[in-house]
Amino acid sequence: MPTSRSYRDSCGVARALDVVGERWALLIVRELLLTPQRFSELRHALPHVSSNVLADRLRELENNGVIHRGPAETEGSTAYQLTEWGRNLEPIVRGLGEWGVDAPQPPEPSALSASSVLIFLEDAARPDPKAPPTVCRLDLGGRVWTVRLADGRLRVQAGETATADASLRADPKTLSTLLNDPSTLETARANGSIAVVGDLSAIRRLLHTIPRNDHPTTP
Amino acid sequence: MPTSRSYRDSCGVARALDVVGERWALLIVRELLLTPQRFSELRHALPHVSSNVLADRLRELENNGVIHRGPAETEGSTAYQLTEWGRNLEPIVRGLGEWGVDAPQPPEPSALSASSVLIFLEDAARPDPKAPPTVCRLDLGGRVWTVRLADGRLRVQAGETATADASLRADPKTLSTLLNDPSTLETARANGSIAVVGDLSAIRRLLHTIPRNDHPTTP
DNA sequence: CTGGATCCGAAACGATACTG
DNA sequence: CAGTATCGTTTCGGATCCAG
Repeated sequence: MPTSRSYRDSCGVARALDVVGERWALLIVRELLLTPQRFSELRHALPHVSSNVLADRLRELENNGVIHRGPAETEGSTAYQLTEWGRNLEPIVRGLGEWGVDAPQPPEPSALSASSVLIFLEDAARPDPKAPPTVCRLDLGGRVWTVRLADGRLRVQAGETATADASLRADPKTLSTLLNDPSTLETARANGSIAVVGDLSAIRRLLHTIPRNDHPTTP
Repeated sequence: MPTSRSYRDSCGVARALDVVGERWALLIVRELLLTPQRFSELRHALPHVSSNVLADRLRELENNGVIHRGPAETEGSTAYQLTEWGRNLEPIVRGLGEWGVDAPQPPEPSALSASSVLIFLEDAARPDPKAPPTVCRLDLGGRVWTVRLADGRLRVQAGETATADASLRADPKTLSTLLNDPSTLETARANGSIAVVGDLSAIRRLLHTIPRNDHPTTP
């Protein structure tokens, strides 16, 4: 049963939190920023949310016009996606993410979804504007993403692309480690925790878009 | 006793919500955006939070480095204020406020603090850049604020100012009504729900910085 | 008065098991 | 796959009480 409590405050901030202030709500929005996702994909991305709470949140967000159910790519099934109003949360969620990286690390074991790493990548990347345009195909935890590096901007899209300079298969945590310390690329490739196909230097350019700050960070 | 649960997610968004995601936390931050406030002022601004939860949140936010206790203006007492890190939440809270005004209105009775109206005013005002610079003194629910209108910007400061074109005393809800419908200014003045001293047209200019959109809104 | 602390019932959450 | 059902635990909300 969805939550019904309210802050009873006319202020816009309070009204926003009446809608997306309940536990897990903004993390669900984060997951849907890059692409629609199905119930089981959300469970996989947010392994610590229990299924009843996830169902409650999705119902609540749908009733409040933040998300809606639509047809999934694979026919016959449905996926949750942001409404136009829900999409307006994007700068807020990204802002929270940038603010939160300065918080103390959470205790292990700690989850990390593909969306989390990719959103961090988009926001933290500072590609050299003079570097050659690069397209990477990422196979991250069972889904395929396209990362485009051009004009001093890094952009992530869900799905395949026709032409990629290189392809990288990894899980989100490993990619996060690589972004923190690109020098581990060779070892990771050697021990099989990642797989690279194509132009290795393209992957290397991708990893080096994150400015180094000496002390490691996690998305 | 402060909350101890965590999302156990390394993502920046989740780490941010581990710190400011508990109930009432971001509304406390909202209250502290314009000026430090004391425990009793926060209780007055957030009448629906119970004192134990407020105390818990303040402790938690202090432990996490979002706020700290400092000497209040009136000596002998202390006030809560944002740390440098906490202040970085400002664009996020303002963004939430702008997003939230499109949400359905909460049920009455609904609170509205001075900070809420003033932050809404700052974010929603679109002053005519060619209008004459104007300084208004606002007496809003027991505290005095200075509103400066110049160069197409509206800025709010806590406290008195030496030279003001006009002075307005009102409570937050009344000011909100006036901002929604400036035509009620005369009636409000007549029935004593507000008091104006000085240049009435300055107040009128202030109220007209909010773009009309036909259907009423509340901060 | 200010700045909380204590107590208690109600609601939300977390974990696990189960079903169409 | 996409959720329900159940149940123990935590947090919240509301009222009251207390020390400085």
